[in-house]
Amino acid sequence: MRTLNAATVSRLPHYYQILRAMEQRGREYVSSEGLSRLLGIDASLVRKDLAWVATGVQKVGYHVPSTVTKIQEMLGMNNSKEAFLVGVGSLGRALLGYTGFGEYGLKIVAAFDADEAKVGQVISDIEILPVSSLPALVRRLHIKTGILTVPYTEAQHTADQMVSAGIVAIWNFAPVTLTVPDGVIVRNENLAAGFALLNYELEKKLKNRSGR
Amino acid sequence: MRTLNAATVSRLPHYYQILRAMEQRGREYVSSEGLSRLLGIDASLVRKDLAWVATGVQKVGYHVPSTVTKIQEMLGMNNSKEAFLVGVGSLGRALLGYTGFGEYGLKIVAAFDADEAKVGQVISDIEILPVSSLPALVRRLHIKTGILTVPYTEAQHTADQMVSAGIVAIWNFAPVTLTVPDGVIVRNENLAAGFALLNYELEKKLKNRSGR
DNA sequence: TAGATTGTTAATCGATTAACAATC
DNA sequence: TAGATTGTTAATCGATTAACAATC
Repeated sequence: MRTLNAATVSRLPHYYQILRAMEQRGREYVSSEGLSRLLGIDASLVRKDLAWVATGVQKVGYHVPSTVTKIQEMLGMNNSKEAFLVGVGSLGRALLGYTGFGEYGLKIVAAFDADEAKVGQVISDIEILPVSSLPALVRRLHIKTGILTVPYTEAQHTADQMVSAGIVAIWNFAPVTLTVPDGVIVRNENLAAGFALLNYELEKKLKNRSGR
Repeated sequence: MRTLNAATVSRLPHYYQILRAMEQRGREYVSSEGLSRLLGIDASLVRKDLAWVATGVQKVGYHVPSTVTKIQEMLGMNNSKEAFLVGVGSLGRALLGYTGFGEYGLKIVAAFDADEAKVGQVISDIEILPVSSLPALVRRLHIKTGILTVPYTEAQHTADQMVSAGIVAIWNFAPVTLTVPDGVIVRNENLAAGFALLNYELEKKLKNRSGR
């Protein structure tokens, strides 16, 4: 099976967003050059990326509505994915409250926490359950995707529990490299690292200005 | 000035987290090989990364506490950065509630929204102010960093306002490529893209299993 | 000393950019 | 037709990995 690379996949939601906006405005076609300008990447790269999901029309460009549909299929945005979230700290709570995932096919159906005091609370219409009930529910509901937002000290341990219950895709927000069996997919997200990067650039800039 | 690359900077918070945990357990030294295993990256790369922030000791490894301190300095984690957040939708609200940024030197001091109904509300001890008051406050408090969590249709417009008021670093959560003057730093964060990537891998895996 | 580990150079790999023939 | 735009190959760039001399 041809497999597109991670860089391309991570740009697809971006294409999607732009093409969707165009579609709504009734635009029918767009050239790689046009997308290039909006995305800030080379037109060659746009053509290479879109070659995976669409066939362009010479002299005209890419057909907006069908490209949108194809990206949706490609990313599995249609068949909604039910997921469990584990760890209702400030970040977990934040993600529970975020409504933007729905469009990408992500539906958080339950949240879990080890803290007795949190169990029973309801956040954004989702009741918090004890982690002890996680394995049974994963099996019963055939959940495949888990969002991991526990403190990093608990991350590996919690991931082990998720995996042994049958979860095969983990969206990991703890700043830890998880060790998982072959075949289990892990995607690491690190908000703090994102900020660190911005801040580093800023400090560099300010230093340059003041010094010499 | 020597400048370390973005890939290295984005790994530094990860090193930091691990080294901090070691420091707390009283560990004095760690080898590149040891870090390599924990991070899941090559030991060569660890040595190259750490060459920017520390000097290793032959036969012994890297001194944990001093490396921690050096990373903190490098990322500007000490001198706390005050920032404004603009756009109190579900994501903005989520970030306001997240307490994990403090350690990385990020302090959100005020939040803004265009929606009259939201103005005056208090979220996580931060009062929501009208966007119209943003420019004056940026100037008065000398704010340099802005977190942009408005709908993507408003993103460019809002960014323009921020920049003209004096903000020079934008942490952009809207899935849009912002056009900003030279010298303004933009860091794009796209949570949906992160999920899309995980989901793509999962779909691929499930398809492989069932198909053929 | 012998062995372990760093720091760095060279080789490899993968992704982006440039160039251009094909063609509608 | 002439011009614009795709799809693709080749060139470039940057980051990771491998190898190894230096050395504590």
